[in-house]
Amino acid sequence: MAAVPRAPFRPPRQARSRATLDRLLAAAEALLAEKHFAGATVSEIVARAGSSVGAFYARFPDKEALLECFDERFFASARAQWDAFLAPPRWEGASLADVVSEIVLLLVRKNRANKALLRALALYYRSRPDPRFRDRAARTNDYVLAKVGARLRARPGITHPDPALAVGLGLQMVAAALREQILFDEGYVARGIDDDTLARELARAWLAYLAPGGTHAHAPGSRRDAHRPRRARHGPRQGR
Amino acid sequence: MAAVPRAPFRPPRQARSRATLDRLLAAAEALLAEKHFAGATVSEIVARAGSSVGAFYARFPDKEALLECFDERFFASARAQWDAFLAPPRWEGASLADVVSEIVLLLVRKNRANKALLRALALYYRSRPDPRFRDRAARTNDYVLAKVGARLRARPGITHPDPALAVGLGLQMVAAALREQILFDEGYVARGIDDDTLARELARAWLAYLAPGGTHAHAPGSRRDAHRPRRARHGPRQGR
DNA sequence: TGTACATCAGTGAACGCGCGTTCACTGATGTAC
DNA sequence: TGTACATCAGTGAACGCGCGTTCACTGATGTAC
Repeated sequence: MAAVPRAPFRPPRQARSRATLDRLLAAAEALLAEKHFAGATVSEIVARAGSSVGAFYARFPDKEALLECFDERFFASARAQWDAFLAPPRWEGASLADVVSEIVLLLVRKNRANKALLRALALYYRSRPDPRFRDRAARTNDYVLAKVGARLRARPGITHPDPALAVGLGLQMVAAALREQILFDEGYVARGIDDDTLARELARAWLAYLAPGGTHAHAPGSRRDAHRPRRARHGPRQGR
Repeated sequence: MAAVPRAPFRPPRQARSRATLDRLLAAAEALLAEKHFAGATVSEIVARAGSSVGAFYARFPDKEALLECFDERFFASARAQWDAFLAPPRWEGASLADVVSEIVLLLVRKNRANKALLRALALYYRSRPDPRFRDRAARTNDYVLAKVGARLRARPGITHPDPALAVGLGLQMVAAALREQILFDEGYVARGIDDDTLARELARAWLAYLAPGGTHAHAPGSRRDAHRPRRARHGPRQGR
């Protein structure tokens, strides 16, 4: 109650205001799918939530705190999901190719599932000149790299002379490409490509970068079905 | 004088107003390096240019036309530069690895040299919900892919089962990664990497994706110095 | 060369709009005794 | 169970600020004869 560095919002104390907060967040996220953060006005958010501007400012100190709230929630959930995903029992006997494939697949799914929010966050943070925001934008990436990098480098088979660089830059290439593809609907021939093909090809490229010779004869296809799609809602709402 | 679809700005007719226009554009570009398009106000632009708002609106119909003017100029210059770069005599005896390397190097240099402008354009176009702007953002990319793709596929050595996909998606990975790296100063381990290493590694990854086995024993190192750096101003002004 | 006029170029105060934010007020929920 | 009071929650008109844009005006440059 006292050590909180900067309360992103005053937490609700009654069920009623909690419901209002949920409606506000849902309305804001829906609006962010249609326009960027600056374009989604407070009046429009509260109107869509069936609330009022006063209720909004009773919860948040200002408009920016809304994005911060989203960011906190998303980062916490993403971290938990990656921790669960990377738990050791899942990876016994998995080859380098398996690990790469599944990481890329999860990246694609997370970007697809949280497209609107991630796009809004990326645009907002990147439009701020303050480097504090730049770090904020890369926070999830950094976390994933720290966790994923260790697991990847633990596998044998990386023939690139600088494994850490190949892991990090490979992740950057993969993540950057699928962000442009999924979040911003840009992309070269990839415009209109489906998510599974995208994931497969990005994994193939990353793997080839890590091990140009091709050392993926490890546990041949044994784990092709290891990832029960736990929250598989990667829709094909592509294109146009 | 009559068939112009939508004049981005009224062209100057005296030397004096041409100089004013130049100062306006220079001031705007300098400001775009510090803040995004919406943050660079007309008042601030004209103040920095030593001009006035009236002079601005005598030249441009509205503020957006300023960005359009930049876009037109940049796209035309980029197209010319790529056409010159891809002229056939340059490429006699060049291996697949040579072509990939030089393309990536040019991409890195162009992004570095036009960092402020490209970032502002990317942010602006990506923040518009209208797909017209999305296409606008990908315009240069599409052009490069059309030109570069043909030249790459003309080389022997691509062992990927779908060469067009490998060329296109590879270009997307490379371009997306270096955009995040250079334009937005993001990136994983790559934060702090120098441009030459970045170019070399991105080229290595793309090449490995095109030809996983490694068929770059073609013209062994013969063209390592083929690219006289014609406008080599890729500075090491890297991360903060 | 000179004069009259048209057009180009530039100025900056003023306008209007839209936005985030405030605030005086009403109603709902919890709590103490 | 009832009553008094404090706090939570919500309302929406009004405010103020900053921005893009306009406009009445002055000065500079070109042109016709």
